[in-house]
Amino acid sequence: MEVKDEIRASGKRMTRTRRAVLSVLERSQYPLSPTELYAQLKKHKVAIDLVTVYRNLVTLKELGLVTQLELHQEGQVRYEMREGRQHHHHIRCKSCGRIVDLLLCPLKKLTAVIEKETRFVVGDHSLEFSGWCPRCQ
Amino acid sequence: MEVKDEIRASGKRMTRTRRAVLSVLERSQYPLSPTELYAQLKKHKVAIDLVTVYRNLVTLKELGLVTQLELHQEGQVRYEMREGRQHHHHIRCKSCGRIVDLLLCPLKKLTAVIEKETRFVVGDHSLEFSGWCPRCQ
DNA sequence: ATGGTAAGTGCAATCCACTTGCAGTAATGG
DNA sequence: CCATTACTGCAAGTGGATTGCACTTACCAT
Repeated sequence: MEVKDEIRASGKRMTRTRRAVLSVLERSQYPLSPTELYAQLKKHKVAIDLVTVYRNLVTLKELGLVTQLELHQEGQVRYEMREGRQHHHHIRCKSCGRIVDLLLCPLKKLTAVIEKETRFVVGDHSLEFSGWCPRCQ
Repeated sequence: MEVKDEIRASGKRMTRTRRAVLSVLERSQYPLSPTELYAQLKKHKVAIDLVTVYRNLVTLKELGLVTQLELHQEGQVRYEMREGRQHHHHIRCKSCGRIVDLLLCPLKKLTAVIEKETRFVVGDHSLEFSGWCPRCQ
């Protein structure tokens, strides 16, 4: 199903600003904060309010079209397209802020261990690394 | 070395409020947010300003006496005593907010893999789980 | 194609965690 | 006991994110 249809199917509408937000997220090589996304939109001369960026991100997240993530000690939230991409984590450079995808997630097995140990039912997890990228070492 | 001496050794002072902050942290069974810590202090009739709580936490963190952590999607920071406790992670109940320690950290080996894959030098990591605790299932 | 309706938008105001500036207070070493 | 300077409280400020409300617009039924 196409993105537009997925949005319609939930009673939401495909608006000018929604399209622009999606377009910037699709082009981005790394997860964007609302502010960064807003800056990109401005750069592309899209007339939009920061509030609208926030609200669209909430909606797209609810629809499962984008993923929200919180990097380690950044104090802000980021979003990336979900598309066909599988579950993954990130590492962020403490010096230049560069963010790189990690393709592995070692936590499948661990979840079972935790459920046994704590008797919790495990829902989500957050695993983020920080360090120094090749250029900043 | 005792806590007081560690503080003195770095040119800091052991004040009435600092002692109170440490005392509440020592008694707590789970990591506290600055606001929760402040509430505890008020409950024990300690005269202190929230700002002072924040500043003491920064200092104690710099001295390595407390550890700062960010749980998944909480939008606030928490602190716990470091004492003799070894590196660990947490799981938080999405329903009642209960926080429980996890005793394992599976990431020693993973760090080597990531460093090879990304050429980053890995510094810190953050690994937090959320789910539903036994009472809330 | 068009009009009704409910989703979406922009603007201003607000919230909340956290930080900073500054003048007054108090812990320590000499 | 005094001088130094860390520390504290109060007030104001930041920055990310949310909310209220009136206006706009997508889109479905007709």
